[in-house]
Amino acid sequence: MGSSKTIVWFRRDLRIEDNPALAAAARDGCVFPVFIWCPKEEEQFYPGRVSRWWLKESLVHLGQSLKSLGAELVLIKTHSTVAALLDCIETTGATRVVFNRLYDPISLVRDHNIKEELVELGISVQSYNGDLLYEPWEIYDERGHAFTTFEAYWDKCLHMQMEPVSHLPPWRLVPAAGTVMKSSVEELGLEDEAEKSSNSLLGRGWSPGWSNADKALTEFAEHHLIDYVDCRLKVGTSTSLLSPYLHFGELSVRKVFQCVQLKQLLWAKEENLKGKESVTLFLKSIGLREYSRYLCFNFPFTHERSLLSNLKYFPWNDNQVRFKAWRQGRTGYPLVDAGMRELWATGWIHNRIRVIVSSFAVKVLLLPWRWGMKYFWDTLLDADLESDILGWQYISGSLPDGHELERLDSPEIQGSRFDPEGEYVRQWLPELARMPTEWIHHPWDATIAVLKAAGVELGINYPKPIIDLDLARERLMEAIFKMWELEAAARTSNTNGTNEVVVDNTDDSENLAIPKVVLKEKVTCLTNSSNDQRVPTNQYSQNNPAYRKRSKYMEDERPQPDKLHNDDNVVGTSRKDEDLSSTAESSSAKKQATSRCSFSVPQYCSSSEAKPMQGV
DNA sequence: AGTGAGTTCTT
DNA sequence: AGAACTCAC
Repeated sequence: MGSSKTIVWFRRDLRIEDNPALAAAARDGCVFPVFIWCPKEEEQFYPGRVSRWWLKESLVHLGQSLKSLGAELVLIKTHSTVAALLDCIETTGATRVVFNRLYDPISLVRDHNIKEELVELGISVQSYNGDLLYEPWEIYDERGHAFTTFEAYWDKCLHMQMEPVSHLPPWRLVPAAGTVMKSSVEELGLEDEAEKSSNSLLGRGWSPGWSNADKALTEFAEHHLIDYVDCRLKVGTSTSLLSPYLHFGELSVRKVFQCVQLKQLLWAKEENLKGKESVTLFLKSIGLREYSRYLCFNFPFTHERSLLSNLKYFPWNDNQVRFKAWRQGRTGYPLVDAGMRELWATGWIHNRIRVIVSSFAVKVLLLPWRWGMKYFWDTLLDADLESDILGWQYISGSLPDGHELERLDSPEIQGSRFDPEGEYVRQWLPELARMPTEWIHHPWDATIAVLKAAGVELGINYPKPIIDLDLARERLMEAIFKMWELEAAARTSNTNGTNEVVVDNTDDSENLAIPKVVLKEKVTCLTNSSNDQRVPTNQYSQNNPAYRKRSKYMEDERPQPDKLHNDDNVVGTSRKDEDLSSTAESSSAKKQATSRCSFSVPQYCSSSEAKPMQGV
């Protein structure tokens, strides 16, 4: 063992086992483990109440583990992470900083800048992969481009060689001495007094912390993994429940993968068909988590713009009354309302419900998907920026392999499929508890007598549908036509040299935008390889033959640019690569014509909002 | 063999 | 919601 001193900068890797940064530091000498809480640098993605509760619990847990290994976890609250790191370096005389990499759009930029500043001061900085099976830059197609469909991506991953992981935790840590302005876990302010009472219930159902994560994994693999295929059929059932642990890195995804693979081998030998299917499906959801990081890394604008540029001109309905009704579970569609109330009360909902309620927000209410995504971020116990970005892009028609933009699922039909007995609805909407199963997912069709017998008065104790579904369908198509019109107009005006057609003054994406320069450097910073940024062909582009096949609303109905502007030969301009092929200079003009979507999410105060329902 | 109804799948 | 599939005639 050497005598070097290393700062181990913990972030979302709150575990001892299979923690490459911690292991590297411990191998070489003395360690100084630190967790730095800097709300300012979280920007608009400051974690919500339940997520912060989890973090707090997990930090206490990690602190105890590190202590038993001989080193103290130093907690620091600061306005500048880099300043805090420099304090640590100064007081300990450390020459090195190590951490495990993160891939969300905020951290990518922040970590890059911090690394650069430290290196400039002569400090050795090393980052490791503690979050993924494969680094995003290891997986490209045969042309060297980033995948934009999941199946091809995951297929490639599954055929890659994975290096074996050592699960041996460091058995002893040699602490580096030093005094900094440290805080107690309370002083970090992860939980204020008003939040404590709401949070106290969380501890009954969840046990954060890396060793609890291990137990949860074992329990899942031994007893529930085999039934994983069934959990997608009904919304009342639970899934692996590992997502919050994975978010904060209390569980190593490599360990999960290996543990599940072991079962896979066993069941393959036994020719256990259900087991094999379950494993495939579970690994696929692990793959989606990987893919979410992959997309964020390769297309780091996806938290503010859709991957396909089709939604750029979509006329969102920035209606705050509707947004509030959705949040509070008062849309009049029982399955949606039940889901939103479970989310509100517990911070966790089944993936299927996530798809249903988010589709409803986007396709029926025409709310900007970023509003919904922000609300999920604020309320989910397992809130995870990358996964939520992927999920919302998937349902809003922004991915080549996601739901189509014009697809609008009926909550009534979804309800009869995934909650056939109505148990889930009854659990979360007590006002409908006595409703007969036949009408539970569409009480508006029930006769007055049936409603009366069930004690339901539509519009009084349970809302009427916020909008009729057929009308919603019409509105959605109108919006799509409008989008095409604006897109066509923008295209003709652009080739004309004017950019005045669609200017959205409500667009504050300026604040979120990641400078192109940083993007380029970010890659070299992490990998020393160059990265070809590409955006896939617009699914809704007139030039995409696949779209012609898929859409029934084509040909004559879609506005033709050359018809709108007949003295110009503008047809055939491909929109491919538009978003990133432009240089920083020319993109400023394009930015003006960004989106019809209001990017600022309206303020809502969760504590002042009437809580529809208490407790679990 | 061809058709239509029912089932299952979808990141 | 819609495509792809199965199965019974």
